[in-house]
Parts: sequence; C-alpha cells; structure tokens
Amino acid sequence: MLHPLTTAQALRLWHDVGLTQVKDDEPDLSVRQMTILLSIYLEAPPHTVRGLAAKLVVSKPVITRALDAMGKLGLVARRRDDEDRRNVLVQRTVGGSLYLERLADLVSASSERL
Amino acid sequence: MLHPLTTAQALRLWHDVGLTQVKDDEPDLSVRQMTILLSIYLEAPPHTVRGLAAKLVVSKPVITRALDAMGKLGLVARRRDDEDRRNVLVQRTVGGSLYLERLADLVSASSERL
DNA sequence: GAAGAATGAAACGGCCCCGAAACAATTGTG
DNA sequence: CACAATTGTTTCGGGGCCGTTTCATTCTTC
Repeated sequence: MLHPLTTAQALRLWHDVGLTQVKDDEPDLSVRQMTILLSIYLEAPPHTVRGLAAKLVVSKPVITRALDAMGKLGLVARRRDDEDRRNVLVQRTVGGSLYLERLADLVSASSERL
Repeated sequence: MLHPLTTAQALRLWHDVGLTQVKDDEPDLSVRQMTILLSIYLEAPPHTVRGLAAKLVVSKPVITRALDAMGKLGLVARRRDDEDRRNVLVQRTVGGSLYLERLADLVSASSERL
C-alpha cells in the first residue's frame, strides 16, 4: 500500500522526471504516444489498432501514426494476425522494455528524493 | 518520508495519468513545456528566459516559443523588468495555478489507486 | 557619447502530428 | 458469388515545435 502523494510532492516528482528527460535529450514521446506505449506493456495482449484506439478514445490514424513513430525508434513492432489478416498485432520489443525500465528508474529515483 | 515506487507502480502511475489526460482532451504540453511550467511554479522567482534556458540546458528560443504557446493558453504571463529592461520576468497566472492543481490531483488520485 | 556585450524575439527551413476523408485488404452474409 | 461490413493505412491541408541564425533593444564600459 502507498501513501497518496501530496500536491507538492506530485508536482515536484513530475518536474524532476521531466527535467532529467529534457537534459538527457532523450527522444521524448508525446503524452499520447507514451500512453499507448505503456498500455502495450502493462496490459495483456493481444493489442490491436482498433483496441488501442477504443481504450484511449482516439481515432485509428492516431494509433497508426504513433506506431509508425515508435516503430522507427524500435519501441514496438507490428505483425499481421494470421487468424484474421485484417488485424495488426502490436508487439513489445527489447528496446521498448529498456526504454520503460529507464523511465521507471527515473520515477523511482525521483520519488526517493521527495 | 515516502517509500520509493516500485517499477510496476511507477509505470502504472504514468500510464493512468496519461490516460486521463488523453481522454480529457486537455491541451497537452510537451515534456519541455511542462518542465518549464513546473519550474516557474515550484522555484522562487524571478524567472527569466535566460535563467530557464540555463536550468533546462536548452537554447533561448526554446523558452521564448514555449512562453508564447503557454501564454496563449493563459498558463503564464510576461512582464518587462523595470530595473533592467532587457529582461523579461515570467509570471504565474491563475490559469497556470489551476492547470497544475488539476495535474497534481490527477497524480495523487492515481497514486492512491496503486 | 561610441563600441561592445547581453538579453530576448523574429525569420527561415525542416520535420512531425493532427483531424477528416478516401482508400486497400480481408472477412462475413445473403 | 456479389455485396456489405470491418480493419488498418494513406492522403490532404493545416498547424506546431525544432535548431540555427539574424535582428532590435538595452545596458555597460571606456
């Protein structure tokens, strides 16, 4: 169980994580892209374009373009569904796992400094 | 004092906050803009373009443009420094305070659900 | 005062994202 | 088999952010 963060702690945490990301000059994802990426890694597969769009209440092209961008960064991969070849299955990658692990480390480290 | 977040907790927190922001269709700031905004509200004034640029290790035009964008959203305001009219003093606004208060509430609420 | 330094803004070209609509491929249905 | 529905992608026009360079204003120094 976790104590809920105070207002000041929450903002300080957001600030510190953002500052590190900006300074490290990482390829920073938009809020939408980051949320899509986290959905893929936190929730159980399979993940489809349609499913992600419904979950985020966003149009399908938004998902397609986000997958394009994150695919180029090696954070996710696509594969056709053999059982229904209209579907695209979004898959995790080593690069994506490492990226999110770094993010989690950043958040954890910042939360310790509160 | 706060327990450091576990990897899973940190990622879940980031996901939940992002998901709410995306669904609410808020004007989502870039990581850079958000970090600038938080610096202005968390650290003691005065805040200048040059000072913010140095703190984030970013060029001055980045700050100028971010202030343009966030000023248009009513999150910050600019005022010339009367003591040195080359300086621009970045000031907080009611809109910015409300925006960050909502963010903090979001983070706190999400952290409770962990 | 004149020359130089400092501060912030504007201009330029490039890249990416957006929403809406049109499209291609695959599957379901009569 | 023909036609409709589903899924994901592409295209189009518009707008925003980026890095770099150039500019206008103001201070400082001699």
